[in-house]
Amino acid sequence: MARSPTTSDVFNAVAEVQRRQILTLLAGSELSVNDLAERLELRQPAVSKHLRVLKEVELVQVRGVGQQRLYSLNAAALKPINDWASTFQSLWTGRLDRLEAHLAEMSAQQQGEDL
Amino acid sequence: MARSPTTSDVFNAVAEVQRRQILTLLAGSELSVNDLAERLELRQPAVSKHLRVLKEVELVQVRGVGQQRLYSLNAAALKPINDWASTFQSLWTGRLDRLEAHLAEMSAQQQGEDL
DNA sequence: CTATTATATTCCCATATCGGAATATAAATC
DNA sequence: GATTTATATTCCGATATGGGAATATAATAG
Repeated sequence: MARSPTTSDVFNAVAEVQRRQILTLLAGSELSVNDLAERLELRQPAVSKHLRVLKEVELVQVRGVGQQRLYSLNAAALKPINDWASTFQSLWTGRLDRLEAHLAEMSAQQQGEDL
Repeated sequence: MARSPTTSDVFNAVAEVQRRQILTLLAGSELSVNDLAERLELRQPAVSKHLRVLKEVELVQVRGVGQQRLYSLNAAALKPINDWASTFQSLWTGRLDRLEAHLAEMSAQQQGEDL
């Protein structure tokens, strides 16, 4: 099996730096492909391709305004990432919750064991 | 330029489903490669490779216990993802904060413009 | 030293990428 | 309709993947 397509889910879509950058830019305002290309210092086709990926996973939407196509962010599509990462939040903040036990065990084990 | 290596950053490392799964499993307790292979229904070498990636981006740590190597989660390495995703949080929750203005502009524009 | 067990590495292949160049399509303007 | 402007698509190449099979390495037990 090969690497999962970038369009397979939001995690894959967002793995690419430029695409994350695009989302950040779109958080400020809706922009056209050329707007984005200029700010990212990429050629227009490259940006079009990134936008295609982002659109397929519903991270962006387009609306046509005359000759232009204005892309805007659909931040809600990022929720799965936030949700997933939040799952682990207690593990790096002070609150250890259910992990407390596990960590306690580990350090106890380490002391009891050899080293 | 080709796709970024999975080891280039946490976002790329976490793009792969099996690797996310591994992190989830390790959140429960430290596990050996074979433990993981069994639960993921993957062959041991496949899991070893995933762990290598996760280790390179510091998402996991190993400690040798005799013949075994026990992998554990380093949740702190996920913080960048959480931080990044959180940036957009206001856009999908009720609180619009600084984006309020932007959205207001947009809808105003849409009404004022043609459609 | 020779199993045996646990893990890592190498080799392979099908697949997909990202970007640039060139080209096609779309929409507005003359 | 021809031209200009904005965008999308196609073709290409270098690169990397993820998994299996086979093999190498590590560590413990006999």
